[in-house]
Amino acid sequence: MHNINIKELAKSLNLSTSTVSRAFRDNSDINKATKERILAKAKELNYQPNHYASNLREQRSRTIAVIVPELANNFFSQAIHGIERVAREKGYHILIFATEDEYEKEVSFIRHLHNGRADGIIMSVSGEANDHTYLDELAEKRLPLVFFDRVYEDIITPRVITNDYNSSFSAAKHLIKQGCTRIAYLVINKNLSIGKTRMQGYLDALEEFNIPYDDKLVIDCTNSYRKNNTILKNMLSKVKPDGVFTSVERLAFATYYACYDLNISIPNDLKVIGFSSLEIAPLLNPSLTTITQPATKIGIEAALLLFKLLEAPETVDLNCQIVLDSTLVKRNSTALKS
Amino acid sequence: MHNINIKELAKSLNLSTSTVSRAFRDNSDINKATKERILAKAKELNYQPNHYASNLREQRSRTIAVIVPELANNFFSQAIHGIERVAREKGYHILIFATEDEYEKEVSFIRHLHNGRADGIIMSVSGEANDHTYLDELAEKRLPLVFFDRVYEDIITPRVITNDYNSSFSAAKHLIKQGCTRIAYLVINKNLSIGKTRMQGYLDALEEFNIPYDDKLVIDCTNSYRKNNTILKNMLSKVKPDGVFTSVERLAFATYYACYDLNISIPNDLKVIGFSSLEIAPLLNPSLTTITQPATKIGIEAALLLFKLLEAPETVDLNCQIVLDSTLVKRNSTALKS
DNA sequence: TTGTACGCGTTATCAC
DNA sequence: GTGATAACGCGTACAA
Repeated sequence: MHNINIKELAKSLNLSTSTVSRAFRDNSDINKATKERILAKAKELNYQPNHYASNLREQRSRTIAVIVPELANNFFSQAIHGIERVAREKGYHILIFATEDEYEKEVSFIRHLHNGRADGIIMSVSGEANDHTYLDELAEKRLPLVFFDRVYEDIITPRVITNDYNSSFSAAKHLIKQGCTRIAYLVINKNLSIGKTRMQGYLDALEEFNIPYDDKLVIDCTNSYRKNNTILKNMLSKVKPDGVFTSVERLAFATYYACYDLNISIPNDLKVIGFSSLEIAPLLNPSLTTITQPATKIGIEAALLLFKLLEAPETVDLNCQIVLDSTLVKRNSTALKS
Repeated sequence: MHNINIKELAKSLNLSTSTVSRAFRDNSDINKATKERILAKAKELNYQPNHYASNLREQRSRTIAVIVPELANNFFSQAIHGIERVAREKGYHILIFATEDEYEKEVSFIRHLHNGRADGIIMSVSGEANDHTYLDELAEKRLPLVFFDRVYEDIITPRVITNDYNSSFSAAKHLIKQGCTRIAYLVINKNLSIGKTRMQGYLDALEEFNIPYDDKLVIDCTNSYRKNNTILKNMLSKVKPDGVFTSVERLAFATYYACYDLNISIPNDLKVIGFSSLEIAPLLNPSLTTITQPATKIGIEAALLLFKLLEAPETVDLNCQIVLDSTLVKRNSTALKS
């Protein structure tokens, strides 16, 4: 593909390349008439300044990298949507990376981004990471980074999160109020900060209502549908909980499937509540009580924060965190009678 | 952010930049020992060749642009997932653009991409486009383009689609076999090729079973949840269909909501079938009978096709189309008795 | 207001 | 096998 470049455009106008270049920047002194003449011709010839040359020259890419654990997930696709909107308004592009919850990929993406490909990173961390020091390289090189939702506690950088502790306290409390006393807590990775925080809310709610904690009710699940199905069926038949609180959307679905298989009636035999960004939660059988995070808003806030970091780093406290509220929507999966 | 460049790396090794550069390409003559020495040092200093300089020099970006109507949509996020996987294996990045079904954005994205930002485009077209000639500019400039799922019939370029005609014929047939005689067909944009093809399957199925066509049963919906709700409630109460066939996932959901509001029982009063990539269709109330497109596979195939176009354009027939099969999964929303 | 000349970081070509 | 150098397309300091 041969695209017209600034030289050819200049030649066709009998101008120098610098004059043409100036027509595309706002700050430069240039005769209004010539500028218009240039822009007109540019449009005619469909000239677009080469991004790579500009980036090289200006030492920035006007691109932000978005790293998420997975794409086929309501929360992340909504968040990306929010990020994309802000980025587009700012004239930035977004580059998408999916770690598929693999730590190695996360590290490799981050390292790779040292090549100037992006001006900043918005990331929700993978579930399996243990050693986060590789991120400190970022700090040294000062490539702006904003976390959202899933964060590493030990890395100091701005973050946008929801009040997971409060939300899960409310969720557990709601189950208790609906009469549950044996509430299972389903988590995918206990060590991930988000798993820990959400679990603490659950624990504290139990304590507040004097419900004894039983560690057999805390179930560590996986990312595999098949394994989860086995784990859950096993748990449901042996531990016999009367409520299930899932820290991740996927586990609520898994619970439904397991209950279907075992002929356990929700909410009569078992009440279910879960973190979820599913827009059609009301259409489930039974409709699912959810703690819904403002996913799009989270994306928007994360992007705004990153741009602040890019445009005026001195105004941003690296310790800052934006905390948004999730919403507890009560539906039939936790109703008293179906 | 200051990243180390090839010059500094060369200097720290007492080598020339050309030698260092050679260490990173496979084809060049270079002493094995020096190569290793260079790579070791590069790793130590965390050197990454600057993408923009390489791109400028090599006149390609190793990036593909993905343009979709929307991101918060199961079909598209799964497809993007597939594209991302292939791209990553090839060492490419993907740039995401969401048109939000606005024709202007689509045009602007495409024009923008003339600046060398991407080596190729994978696109599912927006719903509102009328004039596609702007795409011919692409043809002239030979920026490789692959369509998937939603295509423009009048633009000649490779495409990956599903057999929409057959699928919707089967879907309509299934409804008929289940006893429906007044089947509504819900579409978002009748003029879009995908809307037309799917509708033809519906029409032909009606004809085959001698069911008269009633144009009051073909409902043009919108992208707005609120408007659709009004349109559908109105339709359901006035036209009183006994079956609904939705050409788009979202309209199946809208139908469910409308039925809930009007106390219409699915499937007793009304049977529903729809195109949908929802993984939890079995969990809906009632579980939704779907025509499910192999979304991830479509993405993978589209990406493979684009890479073929990039790597060996002469081997690709621009008229080629890959047709994948969708699956009709019968569930309770079309059952005889609930 | 416009033009000239240089450099951004890389790689390919040509010497040695 | 390695080094010097030009060029990719653009933006800006400086000169005119």
